[in-house]
Amino acid sequence: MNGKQSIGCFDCQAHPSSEWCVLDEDELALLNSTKVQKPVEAGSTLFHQGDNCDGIYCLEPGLVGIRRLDSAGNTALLRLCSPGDTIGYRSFLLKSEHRTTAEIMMPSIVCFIHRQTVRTLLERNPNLGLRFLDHNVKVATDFEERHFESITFTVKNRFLNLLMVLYERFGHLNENGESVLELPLSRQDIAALIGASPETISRSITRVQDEGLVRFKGRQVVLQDIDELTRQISAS
Amino acid sequence: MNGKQSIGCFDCQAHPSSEWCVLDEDELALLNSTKVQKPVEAGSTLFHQGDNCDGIYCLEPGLVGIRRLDSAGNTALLRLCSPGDTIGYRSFLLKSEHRTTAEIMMPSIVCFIHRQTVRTLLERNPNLGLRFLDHNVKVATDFEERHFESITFTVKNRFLNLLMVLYERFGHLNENGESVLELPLSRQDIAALIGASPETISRSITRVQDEGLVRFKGRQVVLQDIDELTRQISAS
DNA sequence: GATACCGATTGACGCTCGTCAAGGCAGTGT
DNA sequence: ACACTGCCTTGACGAGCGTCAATCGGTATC
Repeated sequence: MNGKQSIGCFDCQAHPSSEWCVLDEDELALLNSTKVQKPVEAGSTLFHQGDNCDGIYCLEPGLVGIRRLDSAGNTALLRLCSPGDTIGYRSFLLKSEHRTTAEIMMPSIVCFIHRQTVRTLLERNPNLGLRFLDHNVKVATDFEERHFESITFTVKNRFLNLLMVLYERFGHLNENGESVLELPLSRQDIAALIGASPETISRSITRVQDEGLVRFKGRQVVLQDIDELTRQISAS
Repeated sequence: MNGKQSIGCFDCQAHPSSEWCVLDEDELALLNSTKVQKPVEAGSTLFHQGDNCDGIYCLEPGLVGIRRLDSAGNTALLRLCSPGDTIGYRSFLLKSEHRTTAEIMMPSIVCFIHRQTVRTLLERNPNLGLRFLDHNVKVATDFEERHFESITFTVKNRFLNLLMVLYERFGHLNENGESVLELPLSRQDIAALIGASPETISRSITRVQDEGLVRFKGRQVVLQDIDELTRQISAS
């Protein structure tokens, strides 16, 4: 409340679109007084796979990636979390340890909410649970979709699809009216996100560039023909 | 209530493990009086992808497969539903049309619960929402896991993994103390479930048989070395 | 400005897996 | 007994993709 960068829950930009928007004033005050807010740097982690789950996190501005490893050394980037997203509540509700690692991918501000507070709020306000349900239904549906795609799509199409999804989340029009996108991910992370090797991503990039669909320059992407892009994605 | 095979919600075998177990007597009576119970044959469907969602289904004994198609003719079997599972509530909560097709895979008994009843019960009993949340969290976690596997595992390992999962759900010991499993799926459906072609499944079968891990005879499966099986799965 | 370093790209090669086509096998109908 | 039909299996081939290794930037360090 007194730190110069601190933002209260009442003023939180992400609040209206987050699960917490159903809280009344008292409940929001409880949340606000018990949460721990901290800025976090890119590269640090909120929790590691296997850690105990002591509470949940709420992302204000920033970007967080959810990773999963296995004993054989395989790694995958399962999804990206945007401002307003609540992170780690699945492990909380399952009363299990974290099954994934949450990694900060851009400088972010994150609030930690202790499990006791979450429990209290869930008991006091049934709508909070329904909001979590709503959110989780969307996440599950998204996973279902991604699973289907990874089964039926080629790497190139999964890549094109990812570009479209990222464009909807991070893209904009530049001064020339072109659809541009600053990728928030390295090539390696793109590869880990769609289940491919970085080399294959590179080759996909040169191919779609040769076809004149998209222009790449580092992490700058210009989508030159969105209609043709969506057509190619849905064609198989 | 008067059909000779009809089972009331009070006597439903699946009830204790279903979401509805949190209902009190009045609520259960409402559920019981408004539900529509019907036996369904293998091969029929509960709903098709694109149908309006007028309510949700509860599976008593039986097996239901959730399928997804796309415009290019690709098809995948996303998951299997067991007795006690509530089916179609995601589309219900999203207020969207069904995004998948629910196909009966074994003779089953299914109860249909109209959306108005579900809405009433969700409003009356907050715990019902939390039960749905719990269930959906498990489903989402399962999808996350499957997604990870389809990215990092080979077809053979995904197949072995599926055998283990099916064994836990449908397997038993025979008179010789062997771990046996009656597959509830055709080869084609196995292929559609793990994202492979039927031919590749066939080849995987002959390979694991040559390695002496598993014996196949039609849909009869004998797991001969479960330890080695789990070792191979986690090795990569 | 020289060096080291990390991410991205490109090439070569091989394996996995999908596709197409040809049987085999059990169940069903005539 | 016959063909017919679905489902499964097997073979041959090729495309897609992963792996290994070399190279090419761009950026930080001294």
